[in-house]
Amino acid sequence: MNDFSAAQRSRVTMLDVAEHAGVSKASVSRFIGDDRALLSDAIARRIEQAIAELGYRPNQMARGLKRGRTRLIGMLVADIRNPYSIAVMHGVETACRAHGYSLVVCNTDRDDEQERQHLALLRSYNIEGLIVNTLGHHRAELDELKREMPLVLVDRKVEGLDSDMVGLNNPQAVEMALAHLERRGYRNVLLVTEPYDGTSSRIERVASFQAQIAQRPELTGSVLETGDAFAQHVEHFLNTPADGPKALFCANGVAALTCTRALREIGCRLFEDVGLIALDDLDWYPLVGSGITALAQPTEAIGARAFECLLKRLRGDAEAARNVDFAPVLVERGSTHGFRGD
Amino acid sequence: MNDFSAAQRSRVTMLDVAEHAGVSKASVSRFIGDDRALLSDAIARRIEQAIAELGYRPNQMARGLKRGRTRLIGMLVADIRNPYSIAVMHGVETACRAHGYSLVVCNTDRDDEQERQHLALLRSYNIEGLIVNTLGHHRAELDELKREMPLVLVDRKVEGLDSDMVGLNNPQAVEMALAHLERRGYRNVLLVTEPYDGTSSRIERVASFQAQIAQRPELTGSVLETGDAFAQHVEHFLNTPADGPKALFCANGVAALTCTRALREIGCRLFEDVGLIALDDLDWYPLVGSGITALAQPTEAIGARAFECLLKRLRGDAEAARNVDFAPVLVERGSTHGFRGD
DNA sequence: AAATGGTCTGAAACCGGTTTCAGATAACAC
DNA sequence: GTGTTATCTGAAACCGGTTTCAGACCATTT
Repeated sequence: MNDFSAAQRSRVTMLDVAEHAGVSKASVSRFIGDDRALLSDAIARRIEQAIAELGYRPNQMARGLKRGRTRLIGMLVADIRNPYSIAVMHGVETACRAHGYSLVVCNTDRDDEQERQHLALLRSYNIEGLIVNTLGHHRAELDELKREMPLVLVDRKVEGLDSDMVGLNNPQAVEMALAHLERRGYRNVLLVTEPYDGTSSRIERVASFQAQIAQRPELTGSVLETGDAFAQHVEHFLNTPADGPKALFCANGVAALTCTRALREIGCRLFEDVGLIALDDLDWYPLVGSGITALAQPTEAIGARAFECLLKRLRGDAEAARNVDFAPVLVERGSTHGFRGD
Repeated sequence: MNDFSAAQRSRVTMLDVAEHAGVSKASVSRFIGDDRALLSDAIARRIEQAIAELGYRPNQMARGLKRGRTRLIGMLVADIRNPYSIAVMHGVETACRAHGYSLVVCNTDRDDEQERQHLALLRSYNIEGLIVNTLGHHRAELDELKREMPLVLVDRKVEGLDSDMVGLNNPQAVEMALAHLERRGYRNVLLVTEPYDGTSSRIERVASFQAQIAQRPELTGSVLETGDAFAQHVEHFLNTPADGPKALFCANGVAALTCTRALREIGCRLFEDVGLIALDDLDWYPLVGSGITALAQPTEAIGARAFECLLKRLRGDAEAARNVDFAPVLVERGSTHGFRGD
């Protein structure tokens, strides 16, 4: 009852099936694999029956060994508690399953050492492809993996790593946010971002923001990172006299959470004193005050697309690295209705 | 550049290391495994150096084949987008890593057929143990797996499956909620739950609720499932004349989300017209109105404990199945301050 | 000197599959 | 009837490790 290793050994093996059906292992293997066309109907039927009677399930580990095909895809995620990552992961997983692949997810908790260990781990399990949503330090390991298997980046580029990349069209997202804010009558925008930390998407968003603010004479803008004394900084922004209504633009869901907390903390009347628009669209946005206006990312599609890129490469597509940018979707809510222009 | 299967073959293998070091495969295997004591210092040093020079990493798949030890734990999750599941999963993963195991997570999206497929899948990858957080239909597959490996249930029992079970102390949670509501002056409590759907934790919470309401002369209570016309039902509850202040008790995070949405929809002044306490403590609870009072589950601990149970079994503990119940933690916020008793 | 024991080591079998290769059989043409 | 080809099948090698087993070597003991 207790000796599980013995139990594992007692599993039905291919040899059992072969003997039960009175055929060779090779034939059973052909039946299992895609070579069923090679078998006569009579033998195929006998094998099919033997498999059913014994409840045989092929051992994927053993298959992967010789064949090199484990049907396993790896995904490296920086922070599994980030709703964005979860949503993308769900998209990837769905796509994987649809094509007969399974997903092994490794969470690095934003820790470089864990990233290194997990990369080694994934390699040791013979995954066929890798989806990366981390900072990608440990270039050596990444390069090695890239030589062995296709690799797709999600949301964040890795400096100097020439790979397919799937993510949001950040300039477009910023453009949509600013256009919306301007249309709603806001004039003074504070972009709130998590510390860059080398994260390409954050850097891109801030860069786009600054470039586009410069192009919009109506608007003035500044940037604030979350962190120490964040609420005080926000308060300072709100108290500084300005030539028009103010709005906050949160560069992702985590920033939106931090920001909303800070506004509560400093007793700001949400969305009457200040507008708010946030990237990502989380469950609770509609519930805060009169609802937070969002630029939703098509996370499911991003995940699915990341897997598709991988699949193409696995099937031998050797084109140059592609960038796939998705457009966000504006979801208007109360938080940007304070100074309606219409 | 394109032929990844060839690239995979080019990986350094144990034989390469053996030849490079001028020893046998067996010795290298002993070095890799825990049998290093068997080797002389001289040979060990040579192997160590060869491994370093070639950048050798053992192939876990191959190891698992003969040894039966894949160092893989499987986890079956009903809904990966449920924050509770994520939090538990994070706890499990952390514990896994601390003990040299890796976690393969399968998400069933609440679909029975996917549950069946994923069970088969996990088995085919020779996982050593399984953590289950689904409804556990497909008893046949589950029983089969249980024969082959230890199995731990999380949050939900599976009818008739004799396994370790880790979760919340539901009667205690209900007791804490009702005591808190009563203390705060509420008299009329509506328990909001997702449809039972055979989920043991939901059934337990409702049963405890009804039993305890019967024992508390001060309180009256009723139960409402989320679903069609939910908002109308809530409205009806609010409009029904009663002998004291009313409160909602959401039996989990999803119910809390649905509930808060419904309250907005029917234009209820949150927490002035009605009190609210919710099981689980999600990021956004503090942000809605004056904050939602929560009974936080120690999700990280639940996950860690689930893995520890598994580990004990793997190491040969053959005691009877255990139930481990964790106590929730009350986090008071504005949503139950409406009718303060003190 | 022979016998005993303990410590290391490598050859070979094994895990559960896949794949190569050669042989058996059937089908067809001449 | 023979030759040729096409179709099906199984023995055996292989994937990359682990483990068994027998033997080599050295140090003691009698």
